[in-house]
Amino acid sequence: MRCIRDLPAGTVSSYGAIARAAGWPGAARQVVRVLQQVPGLPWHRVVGAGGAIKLGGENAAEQRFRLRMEGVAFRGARVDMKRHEFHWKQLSVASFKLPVPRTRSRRP
DNA sequence: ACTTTGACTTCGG
DNA sequence: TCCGAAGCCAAAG
Repeated sequence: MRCIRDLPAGTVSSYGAIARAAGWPGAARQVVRVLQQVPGLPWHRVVGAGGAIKLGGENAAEQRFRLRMEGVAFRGARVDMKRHEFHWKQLSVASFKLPVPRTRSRRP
């Protein structure tokens, strides 16, 4: 869950990827539970494999909104992973000063 | 103890 | 690309 906490703004990661990064391969669902139990985590930066929003109704809209606020671009209904997926390999150093994409766009 | 249920993944058609 | 099935893990019923 430290992994989730350190997810930089403007990036996203998938449940499964986080699980692997944390050393629990295949425990995507447990990541979900952590997100629900532990308040204060950047839950909106966690998406399904391939960048799909996995929440329902209002919450999905909320997540999209928050991500867009951080400059995350969408390709159709899912996040543009090519650009915003977080690469856990480089976690060790000052990686959380990652370039926050300035692709931001305003919409009514 | 057994079955159901998710904010999931991956693979094959 | 878009489903459906099969895997998977832990908590709830």
